Amino acid sequence: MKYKYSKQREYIKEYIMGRTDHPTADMVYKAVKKDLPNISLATVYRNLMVLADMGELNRLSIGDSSDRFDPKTNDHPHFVCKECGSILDMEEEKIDEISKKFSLEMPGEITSYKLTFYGICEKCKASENSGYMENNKKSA
Amino acid sequence: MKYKYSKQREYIKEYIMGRTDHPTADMVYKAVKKDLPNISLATVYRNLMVLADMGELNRLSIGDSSDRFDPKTNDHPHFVCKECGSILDMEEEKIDEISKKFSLEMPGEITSYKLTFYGICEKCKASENSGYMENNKKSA
DNA sequence: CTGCATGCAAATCTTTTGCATAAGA
DNA sequence: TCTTATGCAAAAGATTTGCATGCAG
Repeated sequence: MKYKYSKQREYIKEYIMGRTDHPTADMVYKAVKKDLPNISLATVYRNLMVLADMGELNRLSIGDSSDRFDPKTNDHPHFVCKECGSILDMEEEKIDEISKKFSLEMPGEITSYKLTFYGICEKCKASENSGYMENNKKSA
Repeated sequence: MKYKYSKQREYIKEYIMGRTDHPTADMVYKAVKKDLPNISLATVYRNLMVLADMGELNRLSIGDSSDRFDPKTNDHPHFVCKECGSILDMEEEKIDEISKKFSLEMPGEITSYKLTFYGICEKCKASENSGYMENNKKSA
């Protein structure tokens, strides 16, 4: 729990903090590499874990291959576009609000949650007809 | 989309259908291997994908290392015990009910969701004092 | 027969680790 | 000086894939 300063972590943190697109470790690596050409992917992973441990960011898996990193450290729902792959933050929902909304029997004491919606974002829906393509994935 | 019958798939399907514990591919493999000693893990993965494609099961990632397979094909919330690792199904919630409960702005058209609660199940909470241990993971 | 399915091994991918060296306190 | 951090390469774990052969239609 006793971490000492490192330039690498500084850059990694700063990069993540400036994003809302939930980058993967590799995306962070590629980005930070521009400023610190010698940084290694292992260092990125290690620091991402340290930062998560320090409560500076959250790690999340949305179902696809790699984990994502989010500077928003509170639990909140996400929206994943099946078309362009973008991951959007949604308005925050405190866990007890969710518990209330879901009048489900909770099979235990809840400490956190993950809520992800899948669909087609406005941008993609709009561009579906115009043949425009915004992000990654194939537009079928 | 044209699948022909296979004994392997038959057994895999039957195994999954009889479970509520969301087994991993490897768990399915080990279980089915008792009846079909020559089956390979690759075949299990392939058939799990086929079955998912046929709508016979759902694949889900709860955050930890391996994906899980669920015979319940409709969207429904899950509860994951951080203590024993067990994954429990929760009462079903139709997507539009969720949308209503969350008076969030949906950044697009929603087609499905994943909702997972993390906490400590009743069993573990009860046994925490008695030193009893139910499932896998370490009890800290 | 003809083509999908299987078993096996090798290949991928993502994430973690071991280790010698560098850097922070 | 003592300890944590880094870079590199190797290891690990999960899932996928190539290929020759087997089985269903």
